[in-house]
Parts: sequence; structure tokens; C-alpha cells
Amino acid sequence: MADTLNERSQNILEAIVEDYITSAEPVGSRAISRKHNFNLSPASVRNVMADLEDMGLLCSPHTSSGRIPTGRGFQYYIDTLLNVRTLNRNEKQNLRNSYRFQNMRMEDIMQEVGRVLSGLSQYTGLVMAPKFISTVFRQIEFVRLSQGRLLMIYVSETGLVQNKVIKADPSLTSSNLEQISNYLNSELNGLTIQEVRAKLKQEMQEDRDHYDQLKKLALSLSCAALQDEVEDQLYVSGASLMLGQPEFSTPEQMKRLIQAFESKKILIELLDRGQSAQGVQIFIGSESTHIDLEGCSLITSNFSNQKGAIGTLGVIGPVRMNYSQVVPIVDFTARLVSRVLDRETAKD
Amino acid sequence: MADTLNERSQNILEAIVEDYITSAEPVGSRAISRKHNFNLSPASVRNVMADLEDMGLLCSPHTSSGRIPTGRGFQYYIDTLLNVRTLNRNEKQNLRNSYRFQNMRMEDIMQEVGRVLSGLSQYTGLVMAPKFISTVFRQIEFVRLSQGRLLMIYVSETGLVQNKVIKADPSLTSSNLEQISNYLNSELNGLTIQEVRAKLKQEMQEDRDHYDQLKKLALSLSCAALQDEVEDQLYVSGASLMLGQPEFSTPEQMKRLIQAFESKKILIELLDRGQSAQGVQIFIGSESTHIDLEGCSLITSNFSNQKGAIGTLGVIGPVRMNYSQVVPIVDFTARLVSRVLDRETAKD
DNA sequence: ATTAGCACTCAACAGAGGCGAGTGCTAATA
DNA sequence: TATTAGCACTCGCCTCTGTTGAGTGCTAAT
Repeated sequence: MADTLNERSQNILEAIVEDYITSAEPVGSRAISRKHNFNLSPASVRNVMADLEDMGLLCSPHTSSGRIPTGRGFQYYIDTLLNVRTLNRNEKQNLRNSYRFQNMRMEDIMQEVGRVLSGLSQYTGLVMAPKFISTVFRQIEFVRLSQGRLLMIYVSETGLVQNKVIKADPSLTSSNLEQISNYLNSELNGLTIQEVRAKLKQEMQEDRDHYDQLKKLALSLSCAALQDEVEDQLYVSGASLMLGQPEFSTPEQMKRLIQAFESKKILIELLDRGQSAQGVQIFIGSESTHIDLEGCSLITSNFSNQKGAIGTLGVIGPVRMNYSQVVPIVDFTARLVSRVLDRETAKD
Repeated sequence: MADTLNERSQNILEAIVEDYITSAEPVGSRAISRKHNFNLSPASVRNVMADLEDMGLLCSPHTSSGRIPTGRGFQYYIDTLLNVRTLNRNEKQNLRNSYRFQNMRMEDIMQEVGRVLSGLSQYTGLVMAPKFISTVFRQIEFVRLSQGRLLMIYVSETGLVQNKVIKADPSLTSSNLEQISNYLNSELNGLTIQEVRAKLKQEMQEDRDHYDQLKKLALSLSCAALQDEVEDQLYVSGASLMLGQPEFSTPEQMKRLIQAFESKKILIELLDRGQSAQGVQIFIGSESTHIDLEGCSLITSNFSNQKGAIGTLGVIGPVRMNYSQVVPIVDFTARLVSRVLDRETAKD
């Protein structure tokens, strides 16, 4: 039903949303009738506004104040009224120049992306590195720590380094380890971790109580090393910028928001939801999503290299965010990062 | 002169500081004269308070309110009045049990320490991992990324993994790299990075336009890899706990504090100051230290393994912090981490 | 040297009143 | 029939005001 808005209602809704985005204050009928030349008196605008309120797209904080868009109002705006600016050649170049990716480690790239996203949007930048499981095997090394404990170092095709401590037979010698890693490096190169796991499982079955002792060791070691999931890496940049937004101006709201950012779990959950989709996605934080992020909106897009290691980046800001400006930034940045990852990719 | 306080003045100052620590409110003469049985009337207490104010140890927020300790007042309290609780056997065991270090990477250990420090103290936990330069060489590996770019992976003796992208001659083959890393691993094992650098410098001079091509390559590569400083790693835990403290209850203060925490630079600077000293150190944040941390105090202690890789951990809280409780926690944790690092240390 | 007594100060709170932006409704208008 | 002018009404916000209470400094008595 909300789709059957007539043109006038749409125009007025759009005007209200956009006014509200810039002012963060309830929008009155007078302001609408004057600033946008619809040639309508405040009274007429009021009638339309009352209708929009009945439909659940607007609400008024109290009896005698202007209207503000509801979550659904924003949703409608985003779905049907928002026209995203496309960046021109110049803007793209500027954006490209904002990022400094020279000789950077993956960690640095992720952090830099977050920083720039936050700086450009003036909201909070989020970057979730590609999940361990979605990366492509490049190299593995083992370093002996204390008795019976090994440090496994894994490098993905894009240069992402993960490490992990695993238990191991104390009798393993250094040259054993070298042989094992050589074996694994030649066998697993180019496979995704998912494929690696499948392969390990299969080989272990085939090789069950078999002769090649070294291979057996290699398999059990790599299984321990690559089986479990690794914690997601999330980079949050410019959290304090959110504190400047009027919707988070009270101490309680600030505290809640910073807590939500600090735990990271909530953010990771939210970013995960977008992992399957393509292109830019917009989540409007309301009761539906996590309570601690009420009043926040999230604009995300995935990035990946050609072999498919998928990460997510985006911007989190107040629901009253400047979507038409931020969406193209997120979109372009995701494409840019994807290209950079391909460039980084190891070539033999 | 502040040292020449008579006993009564000291007692009253101590009482005021401790009352203020628990209440966060200005302390009046009546409260002091009643709660602590000095057998002094409020009027007498007032006289002493006036003296202490003249000495710059107390101040009153406005004409007719109680007194609060100044920065110098706290300093005096810490230097001469504070008696730190020593942990009994039970408390130590509890503390030990709070930490879970099994099979953890260095990053995880640092993060865990921050988390626990913050949880126990209810303030913000800080952990700065040992600086690259202070670590002891354990192993180095090279992974080829795209044309002419190498990923260097360095593992310290304690299992701290650092990586870095370096430029390199594109004609280097994988077996070259292997030979080089083997050479470096045998030559540099057990040296601190400082010693490594000295050794590299020396060998490069001795070897100037010399015969062994591989060695030359190894030297220039490791120079590029190990010469520059690596960014400090700082873990901040429980920043939001600070927002619950009354001294940071206004939006402006919250924003300032979160900004200060977010930049990390200020914190790293502050933690660096304590690196040379031994034992627990206390910094009272005032005009003297960074303006953005006004109202904060920092309790730190260094940790290190036997070979000397030094990191710093601590707790940052309001100046009005419960020093007698937090100091032993920080102290004991630093010792504990030092021991854990030694246990982690690679043994061949 | 200590303290009771007293006048004084000042933040914090609560209530009253005015302002103004904005609304809903009704009756007049094109 | 759609639009609009007019009007009474609402309510957040600001300011002003008076009250309260905790706490002080000073002085004179002990």
C-alpha cells in the first residue's frame, strides 16, 4: 500500500526526509511549503502529512511539533525515492587518491580503508577482513614454541597473515616440520580453505593406518591448524564521530553506542548478514536489528578478489544519514579494494 | 614544604582523598569530623582544610562546597599516604585463575590481559605489546606477493608475529628466498633486533663488493625487512567503563575521552614514558600530560621475558581511582605476564 | 588550641509565566 | 471538489524567581 503513494505525497515525503537529514529537527508544514516550491499552502501540506503519518511513514515527537520520518519512512525513501549520485571521473580520481595502499600489509589496508571511509563520510567506518574460511591457501609455516606447542603461520593468497598456536607431538624435529610444511605448501597451494578441509578429510580417510608416517603427521598437523574457525577481524574507525551526531548526544546514548561498538560482536553479526548479497546494502537499525544500535543505519558492500575471499566494508551512521552521498563512496571503495586485492595476489 | 605536614593534617588529607575516591563528591568538614573519629569538631577540620587549600593540596569547586583534592593533593596522597594492599595467597590464586592463557597467540594474550585488567578494576585496561626493536629474533620467512613485492614474516622468540611488505628484486626465485631465510634463521637466531641491526650493518661493510652474491641479497633483504620501526600495538579494553564515571558524564567529556582513546597515539606516548622504569608507576593526568586525558590517571607496569622484550600494561581511570586496589592488580599481572612470556619462549 | 554559633554563599531544584513553532479543525473560496 | 485562510490549542523550551540545604569563614567563648 505504501507503494501507491501519489506523486504529491512522494514529493512531500522526499522533502521531509531530506530536510530532516540536513537539520536533524522535526520538519514543519510551513518550511516544506516555502522552501520547496510545490505551490501548496501549509494547510495542504499538513493534510498530506497527516496521511503519511497514518501510513506509518512519519511521526511527530509530540502534539505540536513537526514530523520526522519513521524507520519505515526512511525505508520507503531509500527503496523508491533515493537517487544515488554517480561519481564523475574527477570524484573517482579524488577517491582513489585518498587511499594509500603502497606496500601495505593486509591489516594496514583494512585499517586505512576504515579510516578513509570514516573521514569521507564523517561517520564511522567499518571493515571486516575476509574470513579465514573464504581465503585461498598460499603458504603455511610452523615455528616451534615451548615443549609440544607449535606456532602455525598461514598466509593467504592476498597476503593476509593468520597465526595460531597448536599442540603437537614434542618429538617433532625442526627438519620434520620443514618437510611437513614443504609437503603442505606444494599440495594445498591455490585451494580455498574449504577445499583444503575437504581434501584433508579425504586424504586422511584414504591414508588411514597407512605407511607414510610423515604424510600422516602432516595431515594431522594441518588439520589441527586449519580446522577451527579463526576470530573475525573487524576494524572500526572514527567511532567518536558518531558522538557528534545529535541523535547520540545524551550520555546514555553515547555509552550505549560505544559499548555496542566495543563488543564488535553485534557489528560482525550485522556485517555477516550482508555477506551473501551483492552490491551496496542498507540496513536501517531499529527494534528489528540489535537494540543497542537503534538509531543507526549501516551501508555496506562486499569486496573480494577473483578467487573469492570475501570481506565487507561500510559506514555506520545515524538513520538520518546522507545516503545519496555515502552510498557511492561505499560502492566505489568496495570495487577499489577488490581490485587492490587482485593486484596483491601472489603470482608465480 | 608539603612534606612537612603534621600528622593531623596528613590524617585529614588522607580521609578527604579516600572519601572523595568513593563518593566523587566534594567532601565537607562535617562528614570528616563524624565518620573518622579524630575527636575534632567540624570547625577545627575546617581550619586544617583551609591550610591544605593554601598549600595547593585541596580546592573547592565553589565558595560554599566541600573540598576536593587537587592533582597535587592526589600526588601527595600517592607518594606518602597510600599504603598498597598486598595480595594474599588466595587473591593471587584468584587473579591467576582469571587469566586464560592456554594455547594463545601473543595477540590473544595481550587482548585477554587488557580484558581482565579492565574487568577487575572496572576501569580501562591498556596493554602495549613489546616493541619490535626489543624482541629477540626467532625466525623469518619470505612469501612472494605480486611482482617485486615480498611479504616478510618475522617471529620473535616469544611467538609474536610481525609482518611487513617489502620491495625486492623481481628476479628472486622461490628457492633463492628459501636459501636466504635459512641463512638468516641460522645467523640471527637469539639476537635482539638491535643486535641484528648492528650485525647486519657490520657484515654489509665487511662484505662490501664481495663475492658471495646470495649473502649480499640476504643482507639487503633483511635490512629492508628489519630496519624500519613497526607500529606499536596497543590494546584498549573497556573504554566504555570510563563513561560510567561521574567525571566523564557530560557529552563533551565523553567525546574528548573517546577521541583520546581512539587515536592511541597519546596513550602510546604515555605508556612509553614508563618503559624505562621498573615496578608500578602512576601518572596523574593534568595540564602537564596531554590535555585530552585531563582527569585521568594511569597505573602501569612493564613486563618482559628474561631476554628483555619489554611491553607495558596498565589501567587508566579517573584521577579519583582506587589506587590501593588497582596497584596490586597491575603489579601482579605484570609479573604474571612476564612469567608466561618466559614459558612461551621457544626452546630448542 | 579548640569549638559553638552565626551570617553568608551558592548549586540545585521546582514552579510560574511567556514565547513560538506547529498542529488540527472548520468554514470560506476557486 | 480540492485548496486554503483563520483560529484555537498544544507543548517544548527558556527565563525568572524563590526555596532549600550543605557547607564555609569568621568571631567570640571555652
